[in-house]
Amino acid sequence: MRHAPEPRPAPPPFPAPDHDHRACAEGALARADELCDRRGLQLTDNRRAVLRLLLESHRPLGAYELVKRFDWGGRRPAPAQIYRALRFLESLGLAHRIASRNAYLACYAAPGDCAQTFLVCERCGAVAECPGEALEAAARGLARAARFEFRASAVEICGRCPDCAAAA
Amino acid sequence: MRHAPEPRPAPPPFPAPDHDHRACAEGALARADELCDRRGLQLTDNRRAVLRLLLESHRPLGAYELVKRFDWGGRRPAPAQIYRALRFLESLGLAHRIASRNAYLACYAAPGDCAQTFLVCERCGAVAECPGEALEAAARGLARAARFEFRASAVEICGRCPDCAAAA
DNA sequence: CCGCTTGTGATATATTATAACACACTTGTT
DNA sequence: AACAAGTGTGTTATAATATATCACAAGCGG
Repeated sequence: MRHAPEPRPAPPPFPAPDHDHRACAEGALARADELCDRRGLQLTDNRRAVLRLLLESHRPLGAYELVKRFDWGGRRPAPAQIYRALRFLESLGLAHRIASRNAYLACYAAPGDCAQTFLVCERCGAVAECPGEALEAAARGLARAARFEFRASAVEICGRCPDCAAAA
Repeated sequence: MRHAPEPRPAPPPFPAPDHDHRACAEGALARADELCDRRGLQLTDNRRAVLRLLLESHRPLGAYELVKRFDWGGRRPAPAQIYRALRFLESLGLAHRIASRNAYLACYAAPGDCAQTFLVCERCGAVAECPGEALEAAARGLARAARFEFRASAVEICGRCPDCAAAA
């Protein structure tokens, strides 16, 4: 509360055309640093590099796509390296797996309070994370009704992003 | 212990311990036959066999698990065969892909009017399909608000099924 | 018979993900 | 200093999941 960077404005839909990925990524990286500090976890160089790649692409990337983009002074990390980083990031909510695409997306929301609801464009592959509190509440209700112990929910909405819908 | 009548009773939660997979599968197969007839599509031996395997297991199976279980007079079909059948079944809503598990589940609901909302037990792997109309409506609303053209939604709720929650 | 469509059987290959192990580094303890 | 314990890295190998492609067979309408 003492240090409120941005009161998180209207949740990120698809990024605007003039969106500055780089700047946006830096902000999210700073928040990630802070989160790890608070929890006594290490956002090591590798983990940070993977997170940065995800943040800057601003779209879901496959693990092997990350391998390709990873610049390691000429060499490339083995997949295992990337998967380890992804597991770490996911466990903190800094990245999400888009299961329907086997790909990973950085989280731009405040860590921990995102509801894992994604709009997945079937044409261009862009994915937006939405505030899904309403959906999550409904999911909890459904689970309760089935006497199912809720732990997490993931919603993937498939269709066309505004640009692609217009283009079609 | 009576058997549920035709008119689609309260939607299937997790199957009861005394549930008769075989009988339930036959009913669903009959509905699948009818659906294909109506649409002039062929529910061929291979497709039917895959659907039957899914129906009888009553839990999600991986494609290679299906390959293993497929009894083809001693031989085994190639994966491509299975994937083709799965694509066909999915396109008709007779089976669903559980993306978070890379596995496939038969649909027990009336074909076409299921909302792809799944309760996935992280302990035993059982998955129940729920009537997710409310969730789907919420998803549509969310999409509309983002000017996203809705086509389909898939909800996977992760947690513990009643049995496993009790066991823990 | 031909041309067309749909589905099959088969081989090969692509894509995604994990297992396992040796080592490096830190931290706390003896 | 010696040491164990915990965590993260770098590497090799392999598992698990999924698709591409091609030749062929059966049905169907001309």
